[in-house]
Amino acid sequence: MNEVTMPRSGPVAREIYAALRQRIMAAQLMPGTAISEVQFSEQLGVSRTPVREVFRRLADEGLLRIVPQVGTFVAPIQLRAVYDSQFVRETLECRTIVLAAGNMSIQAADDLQDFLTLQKRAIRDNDLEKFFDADDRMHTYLIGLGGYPAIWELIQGVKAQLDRVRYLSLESGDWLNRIFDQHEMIVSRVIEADTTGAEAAMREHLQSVFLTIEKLAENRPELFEGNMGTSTTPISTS
Amino acid sequence: MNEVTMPRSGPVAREIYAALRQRIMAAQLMPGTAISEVQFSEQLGVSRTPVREVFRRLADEGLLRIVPQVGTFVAPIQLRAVYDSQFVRETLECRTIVLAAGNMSIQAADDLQDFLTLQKRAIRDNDLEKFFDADDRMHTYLIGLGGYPAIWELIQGVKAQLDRVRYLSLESGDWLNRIFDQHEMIVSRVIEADTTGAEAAMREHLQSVFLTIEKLAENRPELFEGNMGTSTTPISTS
DNA sequence: ACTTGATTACTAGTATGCAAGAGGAGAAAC
DNA sequence: GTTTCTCCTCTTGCATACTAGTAATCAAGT
Repeated sequence: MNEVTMPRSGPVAREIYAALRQRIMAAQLMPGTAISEVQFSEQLGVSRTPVREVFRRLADEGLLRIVPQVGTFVAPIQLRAVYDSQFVRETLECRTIVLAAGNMSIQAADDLQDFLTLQKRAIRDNDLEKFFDADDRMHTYLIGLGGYPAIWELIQGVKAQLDRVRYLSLESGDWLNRIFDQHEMIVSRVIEADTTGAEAAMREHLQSVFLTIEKLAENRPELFEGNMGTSTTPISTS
Repeated sequence: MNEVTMPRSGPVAREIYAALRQRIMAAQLMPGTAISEVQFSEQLGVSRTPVREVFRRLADEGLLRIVPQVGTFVAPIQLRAVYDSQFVRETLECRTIVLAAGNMSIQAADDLQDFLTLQKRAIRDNDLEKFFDADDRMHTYLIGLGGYPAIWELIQGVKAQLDRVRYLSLESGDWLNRIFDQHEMIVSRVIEADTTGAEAAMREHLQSVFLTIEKLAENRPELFEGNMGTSTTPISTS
């Protein structure tokens, strides 16, 4: 899932990148965990070079923090960066959803319904991965409808921060149902070509992550880095 | 001038990155130019490693195109990517300007006036670099006023495509004056806390690059890559 | 017991060597 | 003259060796 734009390098770096990124986002590697180039190289049976390349890229995305001569660490969750990411995503997706609502077709309406069906099944099977995947696919599709499909790549980069929060908060079935209802609302309004309604629904949907963030910040404060002040770390920019 | 967020790597890579990026954006290295890691290494007196790292990063930004076992080339201007970049920038800056207009203070108003003064001087001196610099600084400041200063880093990455067009089109004094007028309009409306007016002014301002693009596409078609279809290259993502 | 200092074991940054593949130049065959 | 095949050069991808700097540990001195 979360098939982000792959680096153009060799297939070795590609795999490492996808795998490590997933492990970080799914919080198998907790924020603050120290990793190292040699450790990872040996573990994967490759040399430092491709690993190093992947580290650099993930550091650019804000998922790793490289401290020269000291080590590389899974970035702590910075509230500031998370809120920045949410802002970017909301701004871009609310704009594209307006365009999408003005670009509807029978085919598109059917496709959107299919995405909803997939999500409902994922919830029924209690398959978080599958739900996230279907979620992503639907957002991708909606952005494509807006006429700027490449925007998704940028959002993917920014979204990593948000996804990590979602994974860590272990969203429950109830929560997934709420998200699904929001998706249903968005889709219905987009299909009706209700631009302002669709935008409002998308905004509410994307802002619902705030609750998740607050809950997580309360229950697992050790995962966060305090300063909400001037953000010294980039917000991602895949 | 366009001090983009620096990579966290060693100072060697930092310098190379800044220098090469500037040379590409200022079109000293024309789109399509073939460069190579060894050529650049020897020219700069360093090894391939840091050069290679910089190449990767610039490829991620969409300014270079790396073809394995063949070579690395300054990316041609892709209309699709340019329009995508413009869309992202317009969407984000139009949203932040609304927030900025709601966050005004006496100090901020004075600062904005200072930026305008700087720009007027740059035009008087016919100093394109200085004007671009003051332009950037003002946009940065406005985004900061909106409360999400880190957004600028993302825009910086996206903006590279647009800046390259601006450099290549050799904007004249007349053109600079038009941009200045737009800036004046934006500032006055922001100071008046006229949110919708400021947003409209910003939108018009950021859309004026379309004229520049069309002119360049007409006069220098060899710099472009035809396909407006599915964009196979990322839109930048600093 | 505590502080201070040197040593040691790590880290990432850089340099370099090797492998694999793409592409052009030139010679040979027709 | 044209085509085709071979070889040679150049490219990036990957592996490895070396440098420099950090930090923790442990011993010595107080």
